[in-house]
Amino acid sequence: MVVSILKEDGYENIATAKSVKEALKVASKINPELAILDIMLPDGDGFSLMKQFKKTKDYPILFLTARGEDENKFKGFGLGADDYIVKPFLPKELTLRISAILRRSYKNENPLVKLHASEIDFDRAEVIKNGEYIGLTAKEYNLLSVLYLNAGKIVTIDALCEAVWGDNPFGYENSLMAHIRRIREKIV
Amino acid sequence: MVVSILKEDGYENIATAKSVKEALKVASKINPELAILDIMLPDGDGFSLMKQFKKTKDYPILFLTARGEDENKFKGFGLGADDYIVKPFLPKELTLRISAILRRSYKNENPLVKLHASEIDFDRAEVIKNGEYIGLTAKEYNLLSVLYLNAGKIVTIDALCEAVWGDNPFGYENSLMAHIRRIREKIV
DNA sequence: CTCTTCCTTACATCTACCTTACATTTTTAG
DNA sequence: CTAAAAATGTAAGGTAGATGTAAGGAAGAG
Repeated sequence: MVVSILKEDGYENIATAKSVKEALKVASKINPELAILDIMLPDGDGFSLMKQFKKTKDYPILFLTARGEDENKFKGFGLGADDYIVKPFLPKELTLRISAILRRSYKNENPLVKLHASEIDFDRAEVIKNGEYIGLTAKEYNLLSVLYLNAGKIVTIDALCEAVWGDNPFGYENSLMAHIRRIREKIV
Repeated sequence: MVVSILKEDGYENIATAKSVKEALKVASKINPELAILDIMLPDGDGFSLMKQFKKTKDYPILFLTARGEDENKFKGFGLGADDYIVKPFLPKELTLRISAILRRSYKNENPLVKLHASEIDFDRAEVIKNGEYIGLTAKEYNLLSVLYLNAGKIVTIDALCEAVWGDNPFGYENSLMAHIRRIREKIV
């Protein structure tokens, strides 16, 4: 049931297991990014399974629990679970929680913006060209950010001046061009 | 009974004892990381046993107690126990408490942060350079922590002042630079 | 052709970052 | 409690690199 919900939501690498033993075997093979565990299992319980999991790699874990079963335990102990969901639940609820967990757990990626000749790392204010790291200055960074946020749209000179110099953004048109020149030097 | 719960939860080095005398003998041999003690023992009580234990090494201790027995004692006195659990209890409850205690007591992963010329030990607020241990002052430690947590990202002066001086973080820009200077002196 | 817009170049200026030296406050030791 | 030591804060410059300016060129429209 859970599997079909996940498939419909677009997840593709799904593995299942019917027991603690099987789960450990499967997990060691596929290096999962997220585990969904039932608390009640034929040969053990989800908690101890979680602990075994966390020994090898710290991926997020979502628990399924029947109403009343151990709900209060969850609230009391932090215990390392990332979330739990009480059966019965709506498909949407499951997928929402999963995407929330994944977002929380793997948000530490820093999406490099790929250009023709280079990439931009906004977090570090660097452009990477031919493996070389070139720092951006403050104004350059501001400018590029504004341009990136408006990618594909028309951005007037006035709007750029406004964005970079804020109050009293007049008379900087030449400056702006100078900065754009320098940015271009770095990114192409 | 307790042993089987623990085994199922993945704990492997378990030793048991049926009396104070035996417990002391066993403990001296295996150098335990955690002790689970009954309060009532044939040749003494758990409290004095705990005291003996703590003489040699300070490992955490979990007490088993029958309902009503000494519950109030526990609440009144801190007395060094890390937790207690009232019989009868669910297997899950025991394992949850144990993992909580262990997490609390042995969260000592202390990864030295390696820099070019030195390493930083945040737990001890020390930097290690050429085998020499150089202490960090409070402010230096705060600053370095914030910088480390944001490693690779841009951290503005304002953000740093905010982090170090909290409320009213204004006018410390010079101070900040002085601290940074001193940190650099220590770590490069 | 002239005008306009976009762009480049070369250079002038300025400011953010950094250092130094010292003042003040807090902590420690006697 | 007092004195010494350590930590923290302040102020006054120096400087490289960031930013701003101005003069002008190329290309397209009219």
